[in-house]
Amino acid sequence: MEKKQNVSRAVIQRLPRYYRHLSSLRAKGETRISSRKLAEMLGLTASQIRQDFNCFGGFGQQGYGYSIEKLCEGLEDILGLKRAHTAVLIGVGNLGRALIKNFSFESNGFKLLCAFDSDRMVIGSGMNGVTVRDVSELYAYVDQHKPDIAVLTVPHAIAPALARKLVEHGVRGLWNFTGEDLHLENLGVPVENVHFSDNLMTLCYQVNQTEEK
Amino acid sequence: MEKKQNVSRAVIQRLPRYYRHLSSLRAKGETRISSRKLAEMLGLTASQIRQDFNCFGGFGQQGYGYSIEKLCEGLEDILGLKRAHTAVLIGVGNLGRALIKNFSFESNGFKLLCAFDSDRMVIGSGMNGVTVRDVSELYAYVDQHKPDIAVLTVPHAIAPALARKLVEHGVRGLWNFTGEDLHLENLGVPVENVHFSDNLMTLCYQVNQTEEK
DNA sequence: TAGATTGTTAATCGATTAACAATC
DNA sequence: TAGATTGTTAATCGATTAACAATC
Repeated sequence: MEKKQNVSRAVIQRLPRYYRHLSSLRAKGETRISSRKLAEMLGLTASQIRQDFNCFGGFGQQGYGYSIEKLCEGLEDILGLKRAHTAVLIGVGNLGRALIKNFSFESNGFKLLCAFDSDRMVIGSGMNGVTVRDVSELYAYVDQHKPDIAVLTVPHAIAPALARKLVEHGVRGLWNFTGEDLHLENLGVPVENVHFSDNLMTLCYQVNQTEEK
Repeated sequence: MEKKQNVSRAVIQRLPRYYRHLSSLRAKGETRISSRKLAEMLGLTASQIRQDFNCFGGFGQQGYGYSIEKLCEGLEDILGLKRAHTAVLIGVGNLGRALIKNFSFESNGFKLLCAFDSDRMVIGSGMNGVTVRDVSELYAYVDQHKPDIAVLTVPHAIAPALARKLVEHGVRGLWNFTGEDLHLENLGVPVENVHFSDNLMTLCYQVNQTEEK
């Protein structure tokens, strides 16, 4: 199925959005769609969509369009959503809790094995089938269960050291909510840094721009 | 101070990161930095940094570099971080609470006026100086206090209708955590959509890629 | 002055869009 | 077959990088 070797980050970042919209069409019972229609839905050009899909081989059929089912399965395969990767979460504050309770790791390719915290009040508790363990057991647990990724929802000050140690213990990806800029790409470990701050500042800029018009 | 009219989104999205790093240098008492040094810190090219800064006029001095103080103030001005914009937050679940308790709106250009929810258990409570009001008072409050932006931490199903109504009532920007894709740019209202899902899927893809090597 | 480093123009690179032949 | 729509190549556009004169 995979065709091109080096798919650009620009393309990759559009894939989840395609998948989201196509899944919802699938759920509605739709079976086919043209690049033109999809482009309208997403505010992109049909050309771009065809280029993007063709990075991964032919999903479409000339004169007909794309099979939504095929496309969804293709995207699931490309993104690796059905490979049952595993995750642990570190830091059960409000944000950690929000993710555990409200976020579906399952539908994004991961099983959340358990969470870790240092606060006696939350250790031992469980929510949504996820147990909170003592952070002192973290590395032993990682050694034994080899989770693919770690979700960091700890205070930003401890993030760099924690990240480094997790990678030493074999973690292969980080989803970083700490606000700290983590870069371990040189170690071959992808990191997605979620920067609420950056995001809000960008909004702030845009709001100011509308003001000046 | 502002020079170019149309600064590209690519540039804008780098500004918060510059600001973050420069602020921390400022806090450490550093006074000057060259584009080369900053580029090393951030993993960018010196050329790009000079191009970016020059979108907004000359912050630097030939043969010397950039004054960190000047640069920070310049970025604060460009991003509009010191204009005391106002915000309301709607949906005091775990995520809403996480933002209220742990996120510094102040240092990102906004004052969080208050929050809204429909749950009797949280209405009337306060945290971090932010009171939770009954969502039935929302539009009256917005009419009266004219917050610049609204933070949406409600279930995704109610997001589109809520967004539309908020805009009708004069809200000028949305920070959207609902997972729903909101696009009100045609109404001149900027939206920052935070898609946890997209982010995690992108990570999933990258982790898979490392696997295949 | 000599060395350093910016501001800015030109060159390169990559991503998006347009066009159209292939084909269902 | 005729109409539609893909897959793919070529053209355009925009963003990044390189180069270097200006100047502190």
